[in-house]
Amino acid sequence: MASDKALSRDRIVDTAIAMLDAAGESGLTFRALSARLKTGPGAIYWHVANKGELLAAATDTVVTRAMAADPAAATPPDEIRAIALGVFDAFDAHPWIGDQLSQLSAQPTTLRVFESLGRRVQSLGVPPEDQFNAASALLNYILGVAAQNAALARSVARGTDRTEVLAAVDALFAGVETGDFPFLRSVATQLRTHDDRDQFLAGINLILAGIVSLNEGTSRRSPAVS
Amino acid sequence: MASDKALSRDRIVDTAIAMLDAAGESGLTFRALSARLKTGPGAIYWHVANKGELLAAATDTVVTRAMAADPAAATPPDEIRAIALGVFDAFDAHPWIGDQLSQLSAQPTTLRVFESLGRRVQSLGVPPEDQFNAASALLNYILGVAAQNAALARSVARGTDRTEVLAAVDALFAGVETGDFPFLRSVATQLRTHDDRDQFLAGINLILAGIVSLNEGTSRRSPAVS
DNA sequence: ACCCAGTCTGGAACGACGTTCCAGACATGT
DNA sequence: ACATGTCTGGAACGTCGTTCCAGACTGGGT
Repeated sequence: MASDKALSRDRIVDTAIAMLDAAGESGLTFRALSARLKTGPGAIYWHVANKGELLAAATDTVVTRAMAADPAAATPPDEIRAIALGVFDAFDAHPWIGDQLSQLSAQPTTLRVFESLGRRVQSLGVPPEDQFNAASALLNYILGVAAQNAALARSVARGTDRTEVLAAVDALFAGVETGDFPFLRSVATQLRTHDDRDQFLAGINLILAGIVSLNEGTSRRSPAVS
Repeated sequence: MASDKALSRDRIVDTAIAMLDAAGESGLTFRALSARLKTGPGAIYWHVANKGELLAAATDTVVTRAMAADPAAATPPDEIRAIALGVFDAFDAHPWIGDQLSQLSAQPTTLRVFESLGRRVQSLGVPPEDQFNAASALLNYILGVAAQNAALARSVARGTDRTEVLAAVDALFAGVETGDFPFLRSVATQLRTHDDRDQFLAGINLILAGIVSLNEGTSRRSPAVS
């Protein structure tokens, strides 16, 4: 059978990804992983230093695959949108990487996304001294959405007891209606009907518009002021 | 002495905050908390349902205090900047809330920040159908920075063994210089010398510029198209 | 043929955690 | 005096990440 193959780091990471997809971060246990690989915890620890490294390897694998499909769109803004949506869709398929990416900053995985965004920011004609801030804003926004979606997915997936989730949503809307949340009440319909992916893209477009807007503003006055 | 006072939920939450500030999320243990309050775990569980609720209560307390100082600045953009910086500074003082806020979405705490941002977005003259997306973009960006800073603070605070952190930073820069990261290399000096707070504010300004830019664009053509 | 060093396995055990249980202390109303 | 509900805190349970170690397998040197 397939599990007769030798134990290897790749095989461990792959089954870890499968378990994470199936049951979230709390579903990945060295004991459960051992059972599924028909071995003991000690054997796994010979290939992997600890759980953190295992999660990092799983995240890296998934994100690398997601960014491998490089669409190479027409314009730099389109490319940035494509990168952002690629990462977003990876979050959607594997909600657990949202936690990982926002917990291990300055990791190779995050670094690659940052690099990829930064190159397009350069192509956008942003002055060098603003490139770092622009790329960071994009990355931080993407990671923020990632973590938020991960949290949502976790509370929904926990739902063998779905009533718990429904109760939380009811409490949320009750709080919105009883407390003084005029803004939230005014956008309640959008809160209920909005599409996460569209909203994510709208945020990206907002930041992109801000980048070109500030860029035009400075270049109109002077190419490199202050 | 002070600890002779009766055990109450407030006293539990306050000492929990103190322990979280001192040693991060992993420093808060029901056993350590019991020892510090000179009681047993069972006594704490009579006042608090579980650790999640305790963390939520601690986060809510800290964020509420941070937003209580409402500067009521002159213009809506200034107010948004003030709110964002207030939350950012709260993160800086209590890095552990970064994890909390991004893990418990749709919580009253997050909801209050969202409401507060949304009102200023309304004052900005954003058309109703775009208000939700604009406020969400701001919130997601803020939460993204929060989680990122929390991760950084965690890896630094872990540092009884500071060499570990330095080794990680070295490995990071080594990776930047050996791998093909042309963009990262070009902004390396900013990476080393940038101020987190300034960069955070720059991102907020980028989103604000995008909001007004897109707003002008649509209103120039037609007040409410599509 | 033998052996030995290195690679790799997996079961047992450790310590710490969140959480539950429960016997009893304390105050209060009758 | 007694019964009741509030509140305490120590003991214990189950699970987790992790460590330890005795032994199986493999390949190269004699």
